[in-house]
Amino acid sequence: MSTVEKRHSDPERAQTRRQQVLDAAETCFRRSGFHGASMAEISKAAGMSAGHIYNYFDSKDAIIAAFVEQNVERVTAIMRNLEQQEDPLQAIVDDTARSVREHLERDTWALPLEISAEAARNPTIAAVVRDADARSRGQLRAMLKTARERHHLPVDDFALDGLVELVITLYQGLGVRVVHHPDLDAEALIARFRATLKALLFS
Amino acid sequence: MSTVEKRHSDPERAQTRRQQVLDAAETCFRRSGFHGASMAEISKAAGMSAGHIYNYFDSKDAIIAAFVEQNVERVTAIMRNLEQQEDPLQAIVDDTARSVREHLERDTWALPLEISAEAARNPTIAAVVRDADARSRGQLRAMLKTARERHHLPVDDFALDGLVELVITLYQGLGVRVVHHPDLDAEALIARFRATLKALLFS
Amino acid sequence: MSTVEKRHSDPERAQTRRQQVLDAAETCFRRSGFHGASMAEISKAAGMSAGHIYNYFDSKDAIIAAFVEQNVERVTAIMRNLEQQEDPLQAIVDDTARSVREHLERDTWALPLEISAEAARNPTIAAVVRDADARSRGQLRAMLKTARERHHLPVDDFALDGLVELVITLYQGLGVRVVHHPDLDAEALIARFRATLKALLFS
Amino acid sequence: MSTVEKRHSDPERAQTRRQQVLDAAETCFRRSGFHGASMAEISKAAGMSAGHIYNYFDSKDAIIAAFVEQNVERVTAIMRNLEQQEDPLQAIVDDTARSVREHLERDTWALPLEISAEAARNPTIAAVVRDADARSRGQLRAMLKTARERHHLPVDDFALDGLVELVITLYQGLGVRVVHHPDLDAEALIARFRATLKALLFS
DNA sequence: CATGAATGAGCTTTCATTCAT
DNA sequence: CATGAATGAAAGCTCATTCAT
Repeated sequence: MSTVEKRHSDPERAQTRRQQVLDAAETCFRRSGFHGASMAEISKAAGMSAGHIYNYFDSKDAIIAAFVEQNVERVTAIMRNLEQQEDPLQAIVDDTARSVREHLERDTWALPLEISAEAARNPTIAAVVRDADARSRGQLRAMLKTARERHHLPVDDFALDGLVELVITLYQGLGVRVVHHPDLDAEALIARFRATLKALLFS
Repeated sequence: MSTVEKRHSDPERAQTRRQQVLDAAETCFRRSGFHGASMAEISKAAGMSAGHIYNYFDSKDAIIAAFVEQNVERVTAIMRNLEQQEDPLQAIVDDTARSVREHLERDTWALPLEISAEAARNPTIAAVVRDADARSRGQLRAMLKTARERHHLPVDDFALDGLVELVITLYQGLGVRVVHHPDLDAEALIARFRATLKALLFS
Repeated sequence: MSTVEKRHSDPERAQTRRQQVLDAAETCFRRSGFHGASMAEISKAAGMSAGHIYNYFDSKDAIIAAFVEQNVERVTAIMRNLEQQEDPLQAIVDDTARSVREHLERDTWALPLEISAEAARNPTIAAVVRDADARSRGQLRAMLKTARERHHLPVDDFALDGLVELVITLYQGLGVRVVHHPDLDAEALIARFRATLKALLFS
Repeated sequence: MSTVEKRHSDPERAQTRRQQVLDAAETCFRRSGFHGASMAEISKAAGMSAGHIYNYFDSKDAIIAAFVEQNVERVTAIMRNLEQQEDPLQAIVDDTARSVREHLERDTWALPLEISAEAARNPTIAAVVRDADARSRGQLRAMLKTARERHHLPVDDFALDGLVELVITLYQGLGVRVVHHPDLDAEALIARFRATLKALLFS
């Protein structure tokens, strides 16, 4: 899934410039969506000319793809961080409040929704998104397996798969939920969310 | 929800034509997204000239809004059907397999995602979506309250709110899930989904 | 310059319908200009369907032409009325106040301006307008000649031509004037206008 | 009057391009009128793409406004030139022949008519036109006042106002006159025009 | 006679992309 | 490396006109 980068005489500087564009794109995509954001808008936010952006990206679609790629990396980072915890499952439960609240911030999840919607239609984006998802759920699955073995709980592939899917479903549902009901009672949801996670992960 | 319709000499025929446009729009929106679909594309799919569509809708945005409105009505219909069941909670649990499978069909949920993404940015769409959500969760909440009272279980507003949100979150998460992992093991997920629902609804 | 009329089984009714359209057109043309007024707008104002208008007029241009023709007739009527006065020249001078004030009413002259502008560009309209102008200035010239002979003033073709042109120029200038300076002091203008007319006509 | 210009890296070149568009617009407006001229037509005449014109003007209306603004400036220039004459009133009378002949050239006054007609309906254009008119008649009034004082003639505000309006009416009437009677005897009109001006200005 | 549904051409405007400088 | 002038295609939308009913 690695984006082919153009050759530049100073690759380091080029990398900075690319990042500049992607950061600008984030602002614009959030404000106007992938298709509503114009190259002119992005170039102004990036502090460089529209023409110049084409020295770093082949097309607007390439920017979207790179942007998505960068965003799915964030999930990967979260998972990696989780893996390094002493007891990852406990960490998940302990972190519920903060984590749910973060998912419920509107600014956090407008873009992931945009990404999912785009992935539902655009095969390139779908590939990026699915690849990242595969890695994440692999990590979660491994964590679950290890933990259950340590806790002397039964480990069964079928049950494990369902568990992984359900946990991710819960988190991904939050992004939709907050759009449909931005004023929901976060505390009430968190309480129930934590209880459900606990039941799922430790039984 | 307040869609003003233009006056037509033959309202029945006009209604058919409007529906024709909305059906065509569905095809195009699914293929290209709200903003990727052009009026020309829609008009071709609807079998009428682009200009003529404007005799039934004020603008492309009005088509999107009407389309969204029609789609949220589907959820309302599901809820209404549920309310008429002898034991709605039991019906939910009993129906898990079919219901989850339906949510996992790709064609079912590409558009809801598009709708949610649009609602995250477009206030008109957000209003439609939130209104529908309010009605749906009101119905679910009432059903839960009634059922718990009947089962002599404790009824607590805070807990009820969290429960409602969590259940809806689960279902809404499925739409995202299937985009990120279209090949997931439906059986495994269903099993876990049903168990979770049972625990949530009956305790 | 006679407009060819379509054959109708009931010519009288047809004439009424045509007039209905022209009256509606006046309203719309005044509001939106010849090119800004749409057939839909006109048809609504005329109380008949857009399609039906085409039974009475070949095209929108034909409506404009007929409308212009009808409007130039108004000037002809004024001249005819003037001719029947005992002393037409004196009548002109006596009528200055009323006449100038009428020309200064904005609603009176928005359309003549539109007509003149159109005539500057559209040969069909130009022909209508020029024909009417020829008739009007012929009448004015004849009146002047007769009156001067009666008053035993010298009659000289060259001087007469200049006089006719200048008098008409004065009146036509008013239509432009009021657009450029709608708040002008009408009384001051009228006083000077009358004095000038008197000097021109009686010396 | 307040035309905001977009920022360009080479303002000189931009100014040239703007003028190119305005010159092209003149051709097209004359041929087809403000509303009959299409952006495609203008862009072809200007030798640049329609899209590019929008780098210099916000909209077609902005082109019309800029065009009008530029045209009213011509009158201002004439007045300024007149003010610098030793005896402006005498200069007006001496210049009658040339001046009237210029007003009678068809190409000179097709567009002013279009402008007046537009001003009768479009508030933006009306404002531009009225502002220019206010300046012009202010200058004429001042010239008249000064000259009369110098000639020891009575100066009376009411009479002055009427005089200013009448003189301008005469000149503005010429633009309409030539459309309605393009073959008029210019010499005859000029003779009478000059005599009338003389009587008005020097008594 | 009368309607208004329907068309298709053409409108203004936007925008991703290219390229001379 | 960097610009932004310039293009051309396509967008949403309007409207004069036609025609089946």
